[in-house]
Amino acid sequence: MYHKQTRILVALDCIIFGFDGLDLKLLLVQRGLEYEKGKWSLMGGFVRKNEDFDKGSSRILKELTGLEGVYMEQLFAFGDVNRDPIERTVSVAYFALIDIHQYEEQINTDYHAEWFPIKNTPKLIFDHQKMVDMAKEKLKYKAAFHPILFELLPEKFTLPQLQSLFEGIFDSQFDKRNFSRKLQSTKLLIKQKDKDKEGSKKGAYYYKLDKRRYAANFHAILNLIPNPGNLK
Amino acid sequence: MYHKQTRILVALDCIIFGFDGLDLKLLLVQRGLEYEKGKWSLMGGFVRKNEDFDKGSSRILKELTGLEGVYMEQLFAFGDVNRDPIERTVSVAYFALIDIHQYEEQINTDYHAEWFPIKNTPKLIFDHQKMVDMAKEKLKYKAAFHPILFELLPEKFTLPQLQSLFEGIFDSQFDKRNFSRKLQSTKLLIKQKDKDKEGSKKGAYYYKLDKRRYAANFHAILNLIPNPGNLK
DNA sequence: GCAAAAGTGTTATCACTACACCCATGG
DNA sequence: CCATGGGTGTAGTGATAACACTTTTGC
Repeated sequence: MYHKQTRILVALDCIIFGFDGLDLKLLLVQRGLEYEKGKWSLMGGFVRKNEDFDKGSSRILKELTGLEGVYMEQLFAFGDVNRDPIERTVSVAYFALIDIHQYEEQINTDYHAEWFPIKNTPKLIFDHQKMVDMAKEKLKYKAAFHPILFELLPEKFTLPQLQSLFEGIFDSQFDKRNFSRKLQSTKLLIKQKDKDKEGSKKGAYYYKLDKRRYAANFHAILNLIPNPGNLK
Repeated sequence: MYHKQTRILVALDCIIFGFDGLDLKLLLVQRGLEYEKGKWSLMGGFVRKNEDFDKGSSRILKELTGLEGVYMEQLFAFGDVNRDPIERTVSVAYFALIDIHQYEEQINTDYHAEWFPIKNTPKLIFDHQKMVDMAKEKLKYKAAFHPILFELLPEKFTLPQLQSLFEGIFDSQFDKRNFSRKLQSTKLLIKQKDKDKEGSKKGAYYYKLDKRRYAANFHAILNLIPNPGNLK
């Protein structure tokens, strides 16, 4: 034992991004604990005695969404003294990427949770807005160079869907010809024979991820958006 | 107060990188605490009761090096249950970038600290090697797109020094003509009239950072190395 | 005068961007 | 038949990478 040192509460908070084929959204819950009860917040919980961070964040995500095997990544550790007014609590934030339609099948209704369009979220407790902002930045940065956004898509998706996802994240419009060429050149996409007819009369071809190549290239540096130099 | 929750020790560990004009180095200390006493480790300490993470990591860095105002950035929070065999301790790791010659003037000799070439470091306690590896990766990644390596250099430096720094970080050789052109094209460098005659007979011109532009471009995405797509 | 390191230009290739028209279909 | 969104090709431009010789000077 280390004596005379301060032991501190350690929370895990999850920024859960979802995509429904049209818009990027954020999954929020209404806080159940006493203070600020009923206010919107990120899904979170305390690190347990014998729980690694990764285990803990997956547990918390599963409690809310029922989902396992979802992409999660550590965002940042927030340690300001007064970030939680009840008692000093440091928080390790994770972000998760989810295909909203898959989530709908597995949702846990014990919590009052709701998807909010990323551009129109309610006021959040504590420093949660700061966490969300940082997560958006990181996602944007990462998506410019790595094929991470596929984690938000269902198994079959169309190029227009993919493009509207990118456009939502980067808050700008891309030329569809260049976009298509750029994405195809990654060799990560496998064109399907069938089309999605929901979005248009002509119908858009479905694509699937080439999972082998995807795994191999996940950390590779690709150029997925035009003019990356204008990013921030 | 949140009841029935586990409170945990929170440590801050600093990965301190230094550059001496020739090689990239790592500053390590011999552990003073009981267990594993005398073994090499990162400089660290516990988060204090009323101390933010940033304050704490700066405090720890200053205790060892005497330096303030040094570039520091949070790396990652390590939370595995058994990472510290004495008592569960989570650690938030930071990395710092230092010009070694400046450090020499201010060193605190209370600790037994030593610079090790990054490619030849001793065995470290706990998960500190993992932290160092991750920090090297992150530095490499970041240095490919942002002008962060200037934080390792003295006020006046030469192009050959800068190049050997890059080559050390990326563990490869660059063409000096292309390197020079690429770095000059960032407009961050101001050529001085005097030369450094230490490294060669002919002497190499000194450069200084254009601090205004540097601050403005620190988060911009630049292309500072050839073939960034081959990274990782 | 020679060894050792610094400095400098050109060319070919590739990647990127901008741009406009035809296609398929449901109504 | 027409409105809607999906799909495709080209040409000009700019960035990148490959490459070799001259300069300076301490010894």
